[in-house]
Amino acid sequence: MFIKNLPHKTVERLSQYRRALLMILSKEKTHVFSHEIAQMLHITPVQVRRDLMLIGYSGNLRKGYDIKELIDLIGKIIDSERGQRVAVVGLGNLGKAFISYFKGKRSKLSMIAAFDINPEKINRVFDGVPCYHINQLPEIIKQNNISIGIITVPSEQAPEIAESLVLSGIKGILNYTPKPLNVPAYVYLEEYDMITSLEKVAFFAKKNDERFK
Amino acid sequence: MFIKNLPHKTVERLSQYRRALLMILSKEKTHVFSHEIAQMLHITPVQVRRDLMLIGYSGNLRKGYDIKELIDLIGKIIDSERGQRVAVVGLGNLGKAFISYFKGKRSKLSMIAAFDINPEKINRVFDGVPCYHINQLPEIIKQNNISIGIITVPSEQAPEIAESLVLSGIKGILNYTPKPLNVPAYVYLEEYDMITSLEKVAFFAKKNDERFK
DNA sequence: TTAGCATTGTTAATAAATAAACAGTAACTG
DNA sequence: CAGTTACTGTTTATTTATTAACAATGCTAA
Ligand SMILES: NC(=O)c1ccc[n+]([C@@H]2O[C@H](COP(=O)([O-])OP(=O)(O)OC[C@H]3O[C@@H](n4cnc5c(N)ncnc54)[C@H](O)[C@@H]3O)[C@@H](O)[C@H]2O)c1
Ligand SMILES: NC(=O)c1ccc[n+]([C@@H]2O[C@H](COP(=O)([O-])OP(=O)(O)OC[C@H]3O[C@@H](n4cnc5c(N)ncnc54)[C@H](O)[C@@H]3O)[C@@H](O)[C@H]2O)c1
Repeated sequence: MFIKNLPHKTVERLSQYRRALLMILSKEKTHVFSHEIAQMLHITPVQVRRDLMLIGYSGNLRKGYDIKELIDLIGKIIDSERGQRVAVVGLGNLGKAFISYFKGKRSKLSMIAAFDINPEKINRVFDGVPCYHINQLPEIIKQNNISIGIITVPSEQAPEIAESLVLSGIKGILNYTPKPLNVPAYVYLEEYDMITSLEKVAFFAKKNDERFK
Repeated sequence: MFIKNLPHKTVERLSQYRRALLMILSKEKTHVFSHEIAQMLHITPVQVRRDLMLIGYSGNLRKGYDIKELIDLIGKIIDSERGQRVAVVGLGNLGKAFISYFKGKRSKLSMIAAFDINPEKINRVFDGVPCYHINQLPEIIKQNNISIGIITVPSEQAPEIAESLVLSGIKGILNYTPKPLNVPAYVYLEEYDMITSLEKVAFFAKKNDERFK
């Protein structure tokens, strides 16, 4: 299914809705109201209904939204029909945290490979994911048609890893190192930094504190 | 220093500017242009100048911005003068990744304590941070005037940890578990999920692919 | 059977974020 | 020393995101 120009933020929230819905999915509870979803994500019910409107989903006036149906619909919209394959580069704390957290969670995204340079990690399987030597990256990426790369190597290494991923035909990169990367426009790049999150919390906690005291 | 109603996004970018600036800070290079900062963060130079205008910083017309001065000013604005203390709850993959990444990076935020339930971790020091039994949380938090908590325990445990943090007087929480939390309005809550980031990359990579092919 | 209620879906209004436009200025150039 | 260049700083316009407003629906219960 394809919907023209879904807002950036809506895409993000759809992912969050699905995560929350999967969490409350059970035999007993089959439906959910917009205000229930809203409460879980700390947003307004209107926002939820608006997003669902954008993807053309209609709920039941008295019962709310069918959880299972909605999960499926979100999948049809944000997942790729044929599935996408993912690799993690750098099997340290963060790479491992990602893999074990991700395990078994999404059927349309498959974690195919990890890469590292440490001999103790290479040719072993971590949480179902085989780890290869970094030199094999281009080969494995191409062979398995991997289209997304996650970078969790020491930051000095990040630019060369990114370049190698791009040359191997990757379509999207999720960069966890603080090193700024440059990739061509056809590669989607997303970055995240824990310290920025922490500093945001610190700033607004401080501000709140002044406001509420 | 206090600036009224700094936009949310600007606060986030100020943290990113500082990170980028710290990275390029050196004896040789003392100044930087808005377009250089912009390039590192994949935003426009106008955006950078606008943010700097909001915090009242003026650069040099020909040389650009004084890196050191700007780093200091950002600190004056987003850091708390007296500093803020931070604790990590759950010393697993993610908690460790956070602590070792954070180590030595920010002078105004001090990582004071970790908490866990695993006897092998308790009463040991990880990367300079002592780990205590979870039962000691209220005591340690209060004694050390810790105002920010990072939650990296298994998700089922998250709500009780959050409650305990709030009761101990915490002012801000950074939640890495996928469990929705409820905290009073005076506690600032920030959440992050790697899978949402990955799904965003997957979605836009797919979209890009259609657009560029 | 009809008034009241809780909910959805949609449009309209508002607010926030980004980008464009451009004036000002100091250094350099011929 | 007039013109050109490459920036900054600020205002204005545009785009994007959120919130408010409210009509429509169908169940409940008086
Ligand atoms: N963005 C964030 O929020 C965040 C948080 C924590 C860490 N980090 C950063 O993420 C990166 C990883 O952090 P970590 O705690 O997992 O570190 P880590 O040291 O535990 O893991 C790094 C891994 O990369 C491997 N490696 C080194 N060079 C390599 C190469 N050339 N090719 C492939 N693998 C290589 C190492 O063997 C190791 O297994 C670091 O750059 C760190 O600064 C970012
Ligand atoms: N948001 C994200 O992007 C993301 C990514 C990875 C993992 N996660 C989540 O973060 C959490 C931690 O992930 P991880 O990979 O570090 O897991 P982990 O199992 O490596 O670490 C969890 C730690 O918490 C400790 N613990 C368990 N119960 C506790 C309690 N009651 N009090 C204190 N400590 C307790 C365990 O002993 C362990 O050390 C999990 O909930 C996981 O689902 C989130």
